[in-house]
Amino acid sequence: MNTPKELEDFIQNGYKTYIPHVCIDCAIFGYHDHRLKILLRQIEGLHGLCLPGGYIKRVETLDDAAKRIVEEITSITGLYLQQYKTFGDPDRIKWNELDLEELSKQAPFKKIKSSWLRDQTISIGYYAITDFSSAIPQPGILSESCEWYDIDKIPSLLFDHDQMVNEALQTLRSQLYYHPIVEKLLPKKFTLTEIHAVYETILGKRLDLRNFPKKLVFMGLINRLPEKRNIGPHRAPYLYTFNKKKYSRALELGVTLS
Amino acid sequence: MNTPKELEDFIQNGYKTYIPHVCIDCAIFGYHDHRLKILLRQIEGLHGLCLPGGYIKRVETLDDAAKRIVEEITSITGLYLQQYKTFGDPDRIKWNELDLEELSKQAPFKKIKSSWLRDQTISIGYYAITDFSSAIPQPGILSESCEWYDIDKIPSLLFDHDQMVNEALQTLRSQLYYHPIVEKLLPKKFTLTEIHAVYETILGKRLDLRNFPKKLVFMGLINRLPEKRNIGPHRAPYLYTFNKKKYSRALELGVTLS
DNA sequence: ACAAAAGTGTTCGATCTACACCCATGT
DNA sequence: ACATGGGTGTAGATCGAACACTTTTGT
Repeated sequence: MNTPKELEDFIQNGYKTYIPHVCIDCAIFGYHDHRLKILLRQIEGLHGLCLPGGYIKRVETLDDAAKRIVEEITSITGLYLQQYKTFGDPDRIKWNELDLEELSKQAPFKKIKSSWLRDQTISIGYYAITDFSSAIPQPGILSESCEWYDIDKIPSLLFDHDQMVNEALQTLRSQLYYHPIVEKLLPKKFTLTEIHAVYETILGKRLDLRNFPKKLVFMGLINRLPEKRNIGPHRAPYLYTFNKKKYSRALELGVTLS
Repeated sequence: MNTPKELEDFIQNGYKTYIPHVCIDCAIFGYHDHRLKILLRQIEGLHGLCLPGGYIKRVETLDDAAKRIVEEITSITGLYLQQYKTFGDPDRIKWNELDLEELSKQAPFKKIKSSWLRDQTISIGYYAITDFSSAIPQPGILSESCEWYDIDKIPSLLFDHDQMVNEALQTLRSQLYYHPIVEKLLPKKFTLTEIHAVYETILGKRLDLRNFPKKLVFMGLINRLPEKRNIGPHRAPYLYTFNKKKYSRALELGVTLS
């Protein structure tokens, strides 16, 4: 897809493979060692950053499409992707006509002004989170660059992607205890200190060190193993694993009156 | 939109006004006097029922589109409509080719087989609830009929609309205490008995008569008035009103650890 | 006085929050 | 022995669930 020829074909004939007017944009958060980041890309010829996204093939489900799009961009497989909201305000995408003028001077983009890509597009928002130290982004379709940015240093984004990031983060936070979201962020066996840091970092606030493991173990989300890990000159911490089967409480939200 | 000429024009040129490939389908629940219903329509020429829906104008927001679509079909204004999920599996719409054959024999539908309407469509799900005794449905675009059906007597629906109804109902139930959803179902001043019935009916289970008002009043969602209502030969009940401003707790879901 | 519907209070257990000290290990 | 990071328990407040009788009113 990255040769000029393929690009040109995508611009002219992509609508045969992909559904026009609808795309998926993914807020991919990255965690590692107390840091929360997000994956942003720069599109060729546009000045500014936005979320990675792409079109849906006519033969795939939305979830599969989101997965494929993320894979194409980050080469990360097996993410737990969640649809969170669809965005469609008519003014959500404002093309910078100067950029467009510039862009259409380059060979593969010559016909972009009349392309199916130019028509109004509704975007389905997905989010996911992964370990950014093991996920090395590779620029994909139309991307000039694709990199991790600190969550508290995000520049103002193109289109309505600021709003998308906010709503995605809000959803991520609210689902942290009900979906197996953090599973990909830690090794199979991890310590309380490690998972504690994950939760604090994602939620952006401090969590009581003593109540935290109580809650997680009580909910049955993690299990303590008999083993300990050997780490240098200090007390050896216990190891824990996720208890995937216990995450099915997700749907019992909200309604709690007897 | 209901004259044959307008219909024909919609089939052939609708894509100029509306965004193709994306539609909105609305699960409109109706409550009245202990009964929960849902609005279903029959599309001309198709055998089976489905949710009312429509296309999005190129100049309107998704929320506005949902509102307009509902208004066109039910002539009810001012509904509290909520987006809950987007559906887009490639096989979600299976046209019955026999139906289509039949349909295209009628004058306004002659060109339907090659119309923009035939292409794959992704559907954004919205839900709302209203008082079905005051909402008299009027068949709109392409609708043959549009009527209220008891929630526990819904026939199997066309496309993936069974799934849509389930997920909409689930969302409605989970948001009942956080969004001003029930406001349209009761008069401005209502009694505890009335609102109690609303909650029991929508949730589909019994709620303790004594804990129920405690919770609502404690959350500040309703306020008791000094007046009572005079109803025949029994004790006069107090009247209550909604406290709209207190419904902003919606976003604090899920995350409760200190 | 009675029939019909409205209204109210308490107790128990579970959960949430806040808080400070001892433990294990390697040097 | 000490420095470093790991681990734990308890008490008070709050919340949710269960439960039955008294009040009001018109006839």
